[in-house]
Amino acid sequence: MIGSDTMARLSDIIEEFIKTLLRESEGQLELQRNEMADYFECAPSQINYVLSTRFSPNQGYYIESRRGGGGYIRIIRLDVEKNDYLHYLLSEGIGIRITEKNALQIIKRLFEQGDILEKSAYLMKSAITDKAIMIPTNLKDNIRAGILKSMITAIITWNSKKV
Amino acid sequence: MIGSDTMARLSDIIEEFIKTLLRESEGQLELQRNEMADYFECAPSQINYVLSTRFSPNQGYYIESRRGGGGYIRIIRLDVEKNDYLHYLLSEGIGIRITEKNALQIIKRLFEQGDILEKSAYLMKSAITDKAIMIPTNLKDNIRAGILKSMITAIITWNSKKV
DNA sequence: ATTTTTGACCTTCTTTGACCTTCATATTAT
DNA sequence: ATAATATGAAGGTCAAAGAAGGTCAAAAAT
Repeated sequence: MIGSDTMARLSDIIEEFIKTLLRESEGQLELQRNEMADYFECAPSQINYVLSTRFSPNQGYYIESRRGGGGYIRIIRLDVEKNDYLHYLLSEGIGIRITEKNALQIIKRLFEQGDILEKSAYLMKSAITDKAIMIPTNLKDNIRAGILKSMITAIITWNSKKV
Repeated sequence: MIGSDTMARLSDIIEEFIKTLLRESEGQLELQRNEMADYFECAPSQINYVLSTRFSPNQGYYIESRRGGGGYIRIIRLDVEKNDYLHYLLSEGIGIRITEKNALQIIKRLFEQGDILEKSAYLMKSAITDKAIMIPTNLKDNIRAGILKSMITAIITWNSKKV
């Protein structure tokens, strides 16, 4: 198509670049935001944009970072194959709110499937009970969903982490 | 080089150095501030910085020092009985609200003391971060305190249940 | 209408250096 | 010999500078 030399969007290029790096580094890498921004001649915040739109847990990635001198951004590719059910829970299973009963069921199932040890199940349950979440009742299910998803992301991340 | 390992912070290196020394000396040691600063080629005050940000009483350490000729800095690791510390956290240590930073410090300490495994620490951290607790900022510290105390209660219960 | 790009402003953490306080010892004055 | 003083060797404090990353909204592009 003449004249439509669709310049690839920079965000897509950065996305690919990161994914290539990840392939070369067993699914885990650290980068400097400013270095990246420099390399791609873009605003530093564009790196955040790429990360938040293309590297969410939902999409199979987890981001850790630290500010200050010696700061970094760490990107971990989650092994969604091996953590099938866990990943399903994140992307569709849980949603924006969940009752105590449902949450407890999920945790029970995680234990029964061998995703977590009994002790971890016990710990997780303690974090999402109505008693633990001290806030007006109408909000508990929302908070619970956030905490449960965060814990599940942690489990997947742990399972995916390099030694 | 993008994606290469990030440089470790000097303060972290000094922290590890001291913790290793402590392990080799039954939890108590004396050092000379200038000697340390010399060894790590840093400003003497950086030693104080490391001590105050990483060896506070909350983090499980106690510092004594003397000035003048023959001066020294003594670092003492507080080795509390496991359950004593857990109960202390419930009764006074945590209170009705706690910041993310303090909560993370407590969990790190639980791991370093051998109260919990690294994986459990990782799970616990994921449950109490600001990101996990999706509610207006001014309420996060309250919710966090409730969840953390609930998890600590679970640890105590688990410890006493399994004989 | 939606996604991407940009930039102004913010927060966190670390490093550095100038200046201060304390203590032991050596020196000096009585 | 004793008391007062000077000296130097520690460690302490604090604020400024530096080094990251984060957020948010306006502007631009699709």
